[in-house]
Amino acid sequence: MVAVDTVLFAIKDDRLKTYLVELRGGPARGKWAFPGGLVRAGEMLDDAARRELRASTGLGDAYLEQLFTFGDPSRDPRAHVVSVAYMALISDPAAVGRPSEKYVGGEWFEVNELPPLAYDHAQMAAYALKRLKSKLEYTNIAYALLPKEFTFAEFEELYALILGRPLDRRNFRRRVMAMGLLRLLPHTRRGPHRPAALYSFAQQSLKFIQML
Amino acid sequence: MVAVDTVLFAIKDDRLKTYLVELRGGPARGKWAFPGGLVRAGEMLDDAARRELRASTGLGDAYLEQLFTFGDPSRDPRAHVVSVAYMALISDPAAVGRPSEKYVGGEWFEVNELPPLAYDHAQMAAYALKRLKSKLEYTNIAYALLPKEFTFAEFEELYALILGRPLDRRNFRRRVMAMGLLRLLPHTRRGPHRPAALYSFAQQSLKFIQML
DNA sequence: CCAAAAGTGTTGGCTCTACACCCATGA
DNA sequence: TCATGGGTGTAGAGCCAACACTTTTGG
Repeated sequence: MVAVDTVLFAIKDDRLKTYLVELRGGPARGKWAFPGGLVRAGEMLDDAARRELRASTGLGDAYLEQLFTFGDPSRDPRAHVVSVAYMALISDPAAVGRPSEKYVGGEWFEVNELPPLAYDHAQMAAYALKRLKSKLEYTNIAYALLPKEFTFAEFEELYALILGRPLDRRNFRRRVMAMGLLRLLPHTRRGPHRPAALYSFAQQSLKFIQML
Repeated sequence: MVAVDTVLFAIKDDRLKTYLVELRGGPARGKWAFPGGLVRAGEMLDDAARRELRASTGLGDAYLEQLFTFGDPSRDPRAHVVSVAYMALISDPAAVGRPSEKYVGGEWFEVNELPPLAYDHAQMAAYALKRLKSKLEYTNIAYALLPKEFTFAEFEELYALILGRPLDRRNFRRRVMAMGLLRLLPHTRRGPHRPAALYSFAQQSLKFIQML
């Protein structure tokens, strides 16, 4: 049997968070896990991941990427289930609704403060986070975590947050701008301070670029 | 059903080659494919890959790494088989013996001159090659493709060969030496020219290091 | 002594990092 | 006018790429 499990990331309350569901039944009942389920006969893996993500969160689309396949026969005591792990990214965590009846509920957790996870999902979490960090450094993947318009400060904070270290504002801006990664929008965001220029990504699809 | 397929690489005749087997039966009968087969009930994925590699080549051990999982239901017209692709690396292609009766035979092919491949194995080949190239740049993975002792020229040629571009000898040597990646051995290799110093890898396990 | 491959340093350009103050607005 | 975050330039250090000749051996 083949299953898919999806590690969903989003920025929420200035933290990198991931979405977990509480299992209603099975051997890991009551534990938290990444949303997932069995692949149907004749179904593409990516389609299965999207279907399960929709069932668990209501999300119609998200950036989706296959991570790794976990096949330890003891990972689920009931049967030998091979699980293909995916990573998903969204820009708006508020778009996530209540999960289907299959689960007790769903909740966002800070990636460094996860509760005990079912099966081998702790390994998946670690793998997904590693992948996200490294892809930030050599692709424009950040587009999937930011809204259509954002300030440069928001863009930079995303990097600082996920990489876990501060960046030099001037150096970072110079580099990013030289790459032509962002497009300056004609309007600004106002607030009780100097208005911030708004940007959007020049490319809304994955591009390999040396960011750092 | 879950299968594993392994893309085996080695340096042979100063070329990067991969090992293919000719299928004896099935819908792709007579075509070439990477060695593989179904995962058994209760078997770990890595173990299945090693078992199938042994059956196809006689190899007892090799560097082995999971690549990607291919799940298109139409990839095998007989049934919906999900295949976990692996990459394997060995230093001595002569150690590969005749494959089991399951296959007509096996042969080494230059990676840029592969025959038409069964199923979606052409995709696997492309993916494996990409992974190998990029891992050469940020790990010491070359240790798995070189014998215990080698000259610096052989080490450098490996890089030039796989990356498809020449390297500056002096700059490359300076960088590699500064990293402490190699250990100088006390003996040399003699020939109709100045004797070459022999080296071995300081670490015989995968390390992440910025090579280029 | 010739062929063949091994081994070795320097310099200029470029890139990267470190660093602190002024600006525009709303209240 | 004050508080808040937004936005900008330079200089020194370190790194990287480009480049060609001498060495050691076997035949």
